[in-house]
Amino acid sequence: MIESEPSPNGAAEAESSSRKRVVIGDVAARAGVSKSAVSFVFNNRSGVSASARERILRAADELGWRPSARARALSRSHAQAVGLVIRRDPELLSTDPFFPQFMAGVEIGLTAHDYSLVLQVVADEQSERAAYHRFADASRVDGVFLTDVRIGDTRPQDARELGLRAVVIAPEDAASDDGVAIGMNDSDGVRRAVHHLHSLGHRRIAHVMGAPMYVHTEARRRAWREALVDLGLPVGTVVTADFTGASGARATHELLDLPEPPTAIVYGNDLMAIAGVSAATDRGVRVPEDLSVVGFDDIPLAPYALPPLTTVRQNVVAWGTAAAQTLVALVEGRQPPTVRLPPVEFVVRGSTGPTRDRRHA
Amino acid sequence: MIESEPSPNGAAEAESSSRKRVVIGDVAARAGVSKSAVSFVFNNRSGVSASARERILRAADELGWRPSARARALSRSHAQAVGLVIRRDPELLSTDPFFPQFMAGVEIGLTAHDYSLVLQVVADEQSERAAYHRFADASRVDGVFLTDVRIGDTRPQDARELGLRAVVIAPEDAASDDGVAIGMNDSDGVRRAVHHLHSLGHRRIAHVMGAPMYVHTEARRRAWREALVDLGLPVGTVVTADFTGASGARATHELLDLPEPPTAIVYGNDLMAIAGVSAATDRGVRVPEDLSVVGFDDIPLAPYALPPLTTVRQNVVAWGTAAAQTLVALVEGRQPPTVRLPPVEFVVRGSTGPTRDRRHA
DNA sequence: TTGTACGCGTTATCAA
DNA sequence: TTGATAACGCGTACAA
Repeated sequence: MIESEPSPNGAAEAESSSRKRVVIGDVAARAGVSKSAVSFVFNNRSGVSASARERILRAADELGWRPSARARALSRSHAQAVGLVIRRDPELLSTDPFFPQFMAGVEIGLTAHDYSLVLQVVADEQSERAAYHRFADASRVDGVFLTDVRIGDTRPQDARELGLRAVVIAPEDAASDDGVAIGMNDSDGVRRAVHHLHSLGHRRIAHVMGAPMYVHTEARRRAWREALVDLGLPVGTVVTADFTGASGARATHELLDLPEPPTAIVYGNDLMAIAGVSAATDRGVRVPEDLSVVGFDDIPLAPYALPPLTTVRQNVVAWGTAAAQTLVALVEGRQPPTVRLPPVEFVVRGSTGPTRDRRHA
Repeated sequence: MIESEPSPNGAAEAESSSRKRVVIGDVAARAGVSKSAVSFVFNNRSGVSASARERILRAADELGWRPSARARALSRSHAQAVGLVIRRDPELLSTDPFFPQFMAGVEIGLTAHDYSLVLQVVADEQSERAAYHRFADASRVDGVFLTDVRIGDTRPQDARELGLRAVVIAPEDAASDDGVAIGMNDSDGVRRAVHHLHSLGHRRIAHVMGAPMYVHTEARRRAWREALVDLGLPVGTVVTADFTGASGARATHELLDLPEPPTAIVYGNDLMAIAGVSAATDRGVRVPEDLSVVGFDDIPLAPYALPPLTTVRQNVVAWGTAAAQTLVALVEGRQPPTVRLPPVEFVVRGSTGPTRDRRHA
């Protein structure tokens, strides 16, 4: 199990015997050219004849050589890697569909350019700052994605000072000019939710918001409020929660305890919405007969909730890809492509229905 | 928003003006010693006097210098990074609590040793192989975690051939000696689920298994079967599904269509279990009155399902940490520490109850 | 197209 | 033992 002979040059090839690492010189020699020629070919630069290029590619292929990311990173002063720091509660991390989807999308954008994604999961703000510093000081990455943007977040400036390129993933209307941003469009989804509830006859529509420090939490709250105002409905009650199931259940109880409880609730995410349904059911309030519920995210479980959850779906994978393309362009000093993100979808399922509120019937 | 002046040397320090990167030589000069002395101090090696060490540390601190991971990686032939390749359907990726928790745990183990985690999310087997090759050929990482181990999986050998150290995360009983393994203990959870159901009077206990290519799927099925045999119960029906909600619902319908339907079902994960509850409810079968349901994973939503889901919980974060410590030790040629993983927990909630099966009452 | 300096720590070799 | 010097790792980039 353990190397018997941890050779000083790294035990990595203890097994594969004499075959030492193939380097650019080997390829050059085999193709009968200089190292530079090989380098040129592998960087798609001109200055190599077609026949030489052909021989070089064949030689590299036969030897199974690919440029070492390590050597390349050093000579180019460029890590060919970008970083993502995730700061989350353990609970939220494992329900939130955002990160897995976002990372899957990022991968698509990065792999095309042969960049790597370096990940760091941290629990608190202090570790988060340390993580960005490690990234920058050790030059492990060339740029970072900034997600879960908080109100008054200084990370865009911090990143700039650390010499890291950054792409901010935040709601469109919250995007400042601190850096290049990929705009999420949360407002649209919430607006559609409110309109949907309005069309079902609801007039007392409450909102359970997530952790208030995030700009997207605020964006969703604002969209909810504006939609109500636009429709001429009274602005309902908003309860602050924190995106966890427990907080969603608690907030729901608070709302149902009101003298005039809402007939519909728009939640900041699906987890709180489903916990809300559970809380309502516990006290004999039926969904959707007595209370309509809308979530946000469309987690894979949403169709299987009881009742199936009406919710807002965003194409987070597409954001990830767009963010990655933008960041790579930024790192390479190119003009970032103009990204066109797919529109938000609103998915109507069984947790919303016509109001039975007699007072307004 | 966009840099006005994309300088050729990478715009990274456009803002920070003249302050160019501090290098080891600067620290050495300031401390009045040679580069090697600085290097020795930062690698905890002897050969530097206490006073010199003191000056060096102060100089480095004042200059804010940390060794460049890039240069270090090149000279040590060592990336100081490990890789994780995730191959998953998009749907499963965003419900599965495994990866987020595992990564959070890995981070704990890696940060302590200043290693980075390089992530790659891929969709199919071909991209997966390519990903491992990229890791190895470009020497981006020193080792990899192998998760979602499949039956007949060749990745342990592949990794060895590529010169990558590997830690396999798989059920204990499936761990071969292909490499160092961190043992999951799925069987125990399933066994406890079956015993729990038995104690409630159930005699016809079915199983909905996940995608059959994974060793953990098979481990759970085997544990289910063995527990039944041990208890002297008839081996119930097993239906093959694939861990998705849709497959869980379909499998449940199949089971309830049987001439002698089960009174309890053990599912391979929570998503299928919750979808199963939904399917049962749709056809008028009440949970837990008519049917008891047990999941696996204890996702954060489990307590808020209707009824709250009885399920199996594993401390995946702990596995991640153990796997990371093991992999780092392996990469550095040390003896991996003996890991002691916390035991499986079985969480009883509302989806299981006494059987009403009159035939056996 | 090619030779060669360079990027930045690490380590083997020498000297004190 | 403490410390300095130089070679090295492996591509890249610039001068020739």
